[in-house]
Amino acid sequence: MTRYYGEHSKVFVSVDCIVFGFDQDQLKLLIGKRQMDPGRGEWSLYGGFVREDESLEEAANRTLYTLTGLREIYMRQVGAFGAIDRDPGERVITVAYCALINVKDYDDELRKEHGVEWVSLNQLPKLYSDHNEMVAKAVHQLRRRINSEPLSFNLLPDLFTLTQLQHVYEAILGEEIDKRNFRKRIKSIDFIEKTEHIDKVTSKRGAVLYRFNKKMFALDSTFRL
Amino acid sequence: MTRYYGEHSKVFVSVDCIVFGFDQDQLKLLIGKRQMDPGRGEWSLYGGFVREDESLEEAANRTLYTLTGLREIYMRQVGAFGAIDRDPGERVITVAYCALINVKDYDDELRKEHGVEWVSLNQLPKLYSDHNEMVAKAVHQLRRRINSEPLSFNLLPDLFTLTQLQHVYEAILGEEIDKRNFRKRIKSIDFIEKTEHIDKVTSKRGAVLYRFNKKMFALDSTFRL
DNA sequence: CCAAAAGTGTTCCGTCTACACCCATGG
DNA sequence: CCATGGGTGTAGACGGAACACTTTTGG
Repeated sequence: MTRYYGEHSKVFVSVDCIVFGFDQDQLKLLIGKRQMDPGRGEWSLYGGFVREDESLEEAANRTLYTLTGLREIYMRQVGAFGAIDRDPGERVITVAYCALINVKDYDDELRKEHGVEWVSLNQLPKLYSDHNEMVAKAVHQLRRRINSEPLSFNLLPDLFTLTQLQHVYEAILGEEIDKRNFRKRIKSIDFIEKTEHIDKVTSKRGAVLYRFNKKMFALDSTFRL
Repeated sequence: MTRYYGEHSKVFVSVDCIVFGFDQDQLKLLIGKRQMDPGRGEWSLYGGFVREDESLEEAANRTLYTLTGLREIYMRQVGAFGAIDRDPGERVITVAYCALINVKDYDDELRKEHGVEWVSLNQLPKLYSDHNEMVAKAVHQLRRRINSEPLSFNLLPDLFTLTQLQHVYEAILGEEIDKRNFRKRIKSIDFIEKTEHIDKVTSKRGAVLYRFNKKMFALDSTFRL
């Protein structure tokens, strides 16, 4: 309880973004090769320093906006990482944030400008510093949260088929799900709405498109954040 | 991904300790009145600044040791809190840690020296800055974790009765539990060992004392962190 | 002898799991 | 006409929830 600012030292604080996407039935992560020292050339998460005039959340949102051009992204704090020499250059404490975006919403030109790529979670290389640890923690959180929070929709377009949704669940949980049991479960959730639209792209027969109804969800007490 | 240290500003980083204890069948929290500005006189968690030569975990452990004289305490990160003016004096980003201790292990003289008190979670006053938020998040985490991690033992002496254990669960979950169902559940967990000892303090009849067997737990795959 | 806490089983119900076949259509 | 993905129901297993009485003994 002894806090006399003057006696203490300040440190750099950064945010690192763990950006998940879903494509080709796989969970993907947005990573790039570091273009500066230390760690030049190593695979790394995208991050940035926290400014004086912004909160941690604001810093994370700004960084995500810079990277993707997207606002109002689903985002959760993963945790603070503060090993002494986690950054070989200077003492930097970082707060990791996990974000979920729809790959299709992300302008590919912007992606290239930032020199980042979608890499399958299954084939994730060794990342800079403690970034693998952050990703592991984020995945762990996703798995825990997927059944108590409507995450999955953030990885899909507004309209999606049940098969697509199932693939998202499978990618996050890392295991196959029985189709009938899955659909039964989904039907019992009333904020997942059937629409009149039919998707004819992925199947010849055509699949009914569903939609996440935010208002219905707000009224639903079974799920809680 | 643009990180040129020099251009960026540093901030103070502190750790705040949410210390839970269990006494009189209630969850208690260790809080004290701030003895410095800003916020002098307000109830507050115990905290301290992170030094240059220590990690976040080390800072939290050191702070806990200073406060309690105890080492090897059960501790988990709750999260980072970084609103711009959460500290009215200076920009301070804090990382909250939650700790569980056995009230009996804590020297009461040391407690008084630090000017902190055990306050029932049910009667928690308004705390300094965003500390109530931290506590709420910590309680939330405890509730989630209690069924997937052997937390409760950290709040009890080495030997405890099933009734005591049940009271810990009830205090954390904030609801009553059926005695028979609880005992059935506990009996199916093999790292909770019956001992030959009998407690004659709290009941006339006497209650069997149990113990948490760490080695058994390590072998048990049903529970996972 | 009685108050106070310890200890003990069974039944029911809802949820999860396993499992296989027909449908519609574009090419 | 057939390959491809879409769509559907049922039976058994399992786990959680409800529920009440007997035992022991210190005072």
